[in-house]
Amino acid sequence: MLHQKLSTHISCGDCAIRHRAVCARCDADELAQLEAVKFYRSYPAGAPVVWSGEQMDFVASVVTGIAALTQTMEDGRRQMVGLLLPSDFVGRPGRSHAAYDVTATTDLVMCCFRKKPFEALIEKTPHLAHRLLEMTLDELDAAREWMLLLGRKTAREKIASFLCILARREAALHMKSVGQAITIELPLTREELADYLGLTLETVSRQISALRREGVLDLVGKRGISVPDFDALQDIAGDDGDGDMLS
Amino acid sequence: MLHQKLSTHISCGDCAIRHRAVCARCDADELAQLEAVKFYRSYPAGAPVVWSGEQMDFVASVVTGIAALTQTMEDGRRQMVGLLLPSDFVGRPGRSHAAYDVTATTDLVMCCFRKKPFEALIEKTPHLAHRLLEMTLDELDAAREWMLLLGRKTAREKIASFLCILARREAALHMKSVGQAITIELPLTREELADYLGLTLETVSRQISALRREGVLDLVGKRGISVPDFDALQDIAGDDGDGDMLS
DNA sequence: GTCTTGCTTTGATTCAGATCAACTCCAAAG
DNA sequence: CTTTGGAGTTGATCTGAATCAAAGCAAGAC
Repeated sequence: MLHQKLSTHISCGDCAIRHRAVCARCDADELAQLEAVKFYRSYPAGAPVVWSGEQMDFVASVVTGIAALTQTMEDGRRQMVGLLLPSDFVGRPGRSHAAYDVTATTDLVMCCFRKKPFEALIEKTPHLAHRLLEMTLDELDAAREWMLLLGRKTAREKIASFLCILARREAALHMKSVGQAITIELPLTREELADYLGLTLETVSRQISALRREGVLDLVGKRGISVPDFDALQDIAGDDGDGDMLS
Repeated sequence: MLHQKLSTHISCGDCAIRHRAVCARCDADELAQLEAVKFYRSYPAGAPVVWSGEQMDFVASVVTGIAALTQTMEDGRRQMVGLLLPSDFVGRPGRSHAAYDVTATTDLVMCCFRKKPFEALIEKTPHLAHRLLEMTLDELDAAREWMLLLGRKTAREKIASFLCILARREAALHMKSVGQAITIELPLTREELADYLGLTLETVSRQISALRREGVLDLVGKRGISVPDFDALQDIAGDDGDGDMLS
């Protein structure tokens, strides 16, 4: 809690994630109730949000920045089990202690709700409960897709799969037409990427270098990556290629 | 749908999974509404329930037996992403097509609900929606625990972890005191186990043999496994050992 | 300016698990 | 009984990724 800062209060109506977060389906009245129990917190890149096992008296939505959920074994082996982007939900209603380490991987702003009143709201407002169910089901699907990646894909396929996801997201955001080069900024260090993909940082670095050598990628500085041919990357990823966006 | 058979109708009040399934919190009235749209299906061991991508006009609870969720890549690599035990829920409200292959790994009986009316019920009955949310959150936690296993554990640890889960379940069911030998029946073939753990069937076989040679396990026939010292197994699994059962 | 320091790349070597290939076991079918 | 076929075990070999070890590089500290 050392580096935590309190931000100014933003009205829900003006919030950038208003239509995608857990509050997406709430009407004006429900929003007002949420607003009454909400507060903002921000964390600088690298700061811990909570440690696994620690008491957690709030749930939250990511407003800006990226947070990572990681599990750690006693001997230090780490596996990232989720990457939280703006509008994603953190915490579990009905549980008092955090199940994972949550860390800010970039500067992070979260919209937090005091847990007790939030749980009460869930009981009363179906809109909130339904949206949370929907988001949880989406996360479950994502987790299961990741299980395929972790259990069965090669290092090369893992890297390509991750870049595909980022590139697809980038393309969707900027409405780029398919076919032209997409440039993405990696939000993770090589080590974090390794923790996400179930690899070592050396293997991550080598595979990225290999893809660059083959012309599948261009590196722009350390963190920037340009993808000249998205389809080629997708082929390497070994996915079905249906790339279906969830409705 | 070739091997599917229709079972006789059971009253929800007499159902073995009544207090743990998605209907757990429903009152008599809500149960009656569910009963109106429910029907049973049974599948023999090995039979497919649905294929990924196929239309799925029902959701269901596993009543007896075990079903597996698997994802398959074009070249045939397979990863099991979930093992469904009695009371577990299959299918996703708000989605018309199956996201995974669902297969009966043992003889299986499912309590199915027609999807449209079930979705309508979710909207109307918070009890149902809340229980489903709770179950989905539990599955998400399980999926994330499995991500750690798939991404970071050794073959030996993977086997031990799986056996620990089975043994813990068995002990809980039979109220065995800690300390005495637990005997479990593997519900999966070596190949299915490999698909679940992200290994090959040969590695599964070798690791089980190794644990037997070391005295950590005793084999009883092909599928039976006796664990004389649960703590030893848990040590090998590399878990935190807190083994907390979710409330 | 040059010294840290954190991140990244690259090289050499090792090793866990995959792959390829027999072979055993057992139960069901003829 | 024999045959057949699915499940499991075991052995020999190969290989992709981990591990161990050095450097390279850029940005901020001094």
